[in-house]
Amino acid sequence: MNPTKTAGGRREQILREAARLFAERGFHGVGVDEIGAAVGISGPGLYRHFAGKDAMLAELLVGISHRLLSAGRMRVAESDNPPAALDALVRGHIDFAIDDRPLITLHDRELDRLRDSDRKLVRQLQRQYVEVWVDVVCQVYPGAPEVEVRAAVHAVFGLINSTPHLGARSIPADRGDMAALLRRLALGALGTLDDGLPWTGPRTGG
Amino acid sequence: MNPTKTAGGRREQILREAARLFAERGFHGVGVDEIGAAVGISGPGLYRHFAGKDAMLAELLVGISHRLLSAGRMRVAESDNPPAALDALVRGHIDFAIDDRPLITLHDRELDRLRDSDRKLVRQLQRQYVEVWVDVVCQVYPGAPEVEVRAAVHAVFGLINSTPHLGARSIPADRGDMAALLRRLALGALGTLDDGLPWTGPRTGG
DNA sequence: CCCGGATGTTAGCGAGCGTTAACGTGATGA
DNA sequence: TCATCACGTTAACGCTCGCTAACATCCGGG
Repeated sequence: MNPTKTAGGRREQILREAARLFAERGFHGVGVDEIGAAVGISGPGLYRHFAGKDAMLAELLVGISHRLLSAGRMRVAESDNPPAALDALVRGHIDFAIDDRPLITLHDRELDRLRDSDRKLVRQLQRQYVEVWVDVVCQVYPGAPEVEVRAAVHAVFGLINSTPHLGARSIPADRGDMAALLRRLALGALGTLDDGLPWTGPRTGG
Repeated sequence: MNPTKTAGGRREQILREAARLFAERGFHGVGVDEIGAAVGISGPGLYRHFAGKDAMLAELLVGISHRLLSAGRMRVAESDNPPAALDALVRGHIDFAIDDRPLITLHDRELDRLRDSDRKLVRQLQRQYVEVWVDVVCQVYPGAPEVEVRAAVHAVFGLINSTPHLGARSIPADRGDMAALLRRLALGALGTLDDGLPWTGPRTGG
């Protein structure tokens, strides 16, 4: 009655293991036999679920880009004011970086291995996600030039995405501690965009 | 009289192009023929200068790790006090990230493609470089727990190293503007480690 | 003039890779 | 009972890639 449950579960399992392996050793550094072995089947068996190795990477990157963008938009829409929206964006991106480390790694590392059409789509989604951030940051710090805001947003992504590179000795034991630290660091960096005229409330018709 | 000039120049040229190509398409994504073509010779001709493709990557990563560490130590030694040392470290790392983008990219992306001995060496040099930063930051913000400082240092590396990912639309036109912005962001992030007792001068005996 | 080293070249080998072909097997349902 | 379908298997093909072998060229010094 529910054949998609097993099939979908298998697909998701393959994607999860493929993401981990790609992040560890790079797209070209992982063979289909290894991906198959990671889910208990052998190499060519994967072709019952995906058109090829490229298709797995494409589905991973398109999926994460979509989720980042839609989650970001939702968080902004649910916030009452720009500072709250910025804080929500920061928290959301941190959750993503901590909970989906392999995907975050792939997201800014293996983009160039995609077919042209897929790469264009992913880039477009990424650009829209950056735009969500830039809009919010420009509202919170209206005095900052947009080009600076754009570079600062990328820099904060780099800051938050540094999580996957950490060895065990550098990670605070508690997940919440790490998230709180990253939030402080990110907001501290963005705070330097303040030129003395940060957001002080809604413009009441001026 | 100076045969090393031509030979050394050739080696350096090969390393520079290899670094660029590895950073663009990944170590496994670049063939020796492409590297050769980039310097005007063809594939196997490279083996007159390097033992193999692996040797090029190893020399690149060991070299950058050495330079980062020694430059960092020198800057700290030349500074009068911890805050000045921290600022010098930040500025030095930013210069590196802007001027040697491909190497910075390789440095935290292709480490796992090295032979065991080379990888151990690079990791050791990286660890020592982190230690230089951690020592200085702990002096500037004595109230911060070391594990937080360590994670914060990695995060600041991620922030500064975000430069290579930027497209043309996101980069301030002037190199100095970009460096100044990154410095502000980095110091702003680290400033959140302040718990009310930042560095106020040398401890004068107790 | 010729030796020898530095620096290229092209041809080709051997291994590994992604992919396809052909086949097996167990559950499902008319 | 038997056709069908989902899901695997193994064998093998074709291609790419790193690397070696064998050979060419230039060039400085006795």
